[in-house]
Amino acid sequence: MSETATPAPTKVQLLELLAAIGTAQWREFAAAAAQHGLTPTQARVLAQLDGPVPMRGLAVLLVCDASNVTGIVDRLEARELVRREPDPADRRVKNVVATEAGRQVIRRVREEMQAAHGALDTLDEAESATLYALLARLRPSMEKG
Amino acid sequence: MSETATPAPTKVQLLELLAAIGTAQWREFAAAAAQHGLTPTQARVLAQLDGPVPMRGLAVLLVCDASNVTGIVDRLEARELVRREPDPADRRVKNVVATEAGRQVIRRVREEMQAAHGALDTLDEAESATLYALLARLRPSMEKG
DNA sequence: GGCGATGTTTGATGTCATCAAGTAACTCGA
DNA sequence: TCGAGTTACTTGATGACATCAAACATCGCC
Repeated sequence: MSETATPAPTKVQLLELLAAIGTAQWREFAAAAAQHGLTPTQARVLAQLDGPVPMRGLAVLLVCDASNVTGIVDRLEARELVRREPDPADRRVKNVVATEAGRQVIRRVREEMQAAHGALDTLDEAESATLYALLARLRPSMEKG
Repeated sequence: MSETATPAPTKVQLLELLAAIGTAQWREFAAAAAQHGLTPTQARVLAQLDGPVPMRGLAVLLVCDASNVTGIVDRLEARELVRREPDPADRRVKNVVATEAGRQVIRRVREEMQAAHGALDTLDEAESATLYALLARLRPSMEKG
């Protein structure tokens, strides 16, 4: 892997490659979601629902206005993929919980995402570890502008 | 970097890390665009306009319906960031061209994106080359589901 | 000349995003 | 304890994207 044939890429090239992979991955996610009648946003919400999450918490996770979440959850609830439960400790908050149907749907979306990425299987263990380590160094500084 | 402390990541971990970086990058792009009064979509369109591009071509690049492009270009044109020109060879097509103002705006957005990624500067040449090579192997298979 | 394919726009509709405003419930200090 | 300020959620108005169906002009070609 050293003495590589690849010349050092410019910063711009790296950014563009990252962007290309990012948009490709997003499109696949959207496509997988669409196969189950979900918009990307709805799928994203379901993906966050490991346990009960208050509306406000969803707004934080989605980085959007709280009032926006109301509509999104309304639509998910209308399809029985999600339920609003009162919070026992604070009567202001409503916790959103995925129904069994909701859990199934998001599980399938995830499976289809993974299946689509045979490319990852072409990396051996060392390569995976290297890639992961390098990407991990990129992540933190990207969190705040 | 070899004999690394990092254990081999699972496929899922890698996918999630990629997703995290992807959404972080997208948010930064959106933020940079917003600073110039552009929606992410509008900025994306401007970014494609190296030369004249027909409406239909934009729809292909954006992976969306052609009728959608009409509105997006309308709004950009209203702000003089873009111009519609008749195609000399085919009177059906209208080519979209960035105005000088449009070119300036997108150039600044790009600059801010790069500036935001000091993390990339922490990679030395070899690391950059390795990362690029590994990412490049991921890209092609992601293009079609 | 005329028929099918292509490029663009319009109109209807739905989802996502914002902001402003309203209601209910919590918190905390006087 | 009671009232002021904060917080959680919803509603309503508005705008940008996204789709589809349909209309229109133009092109390509037999």
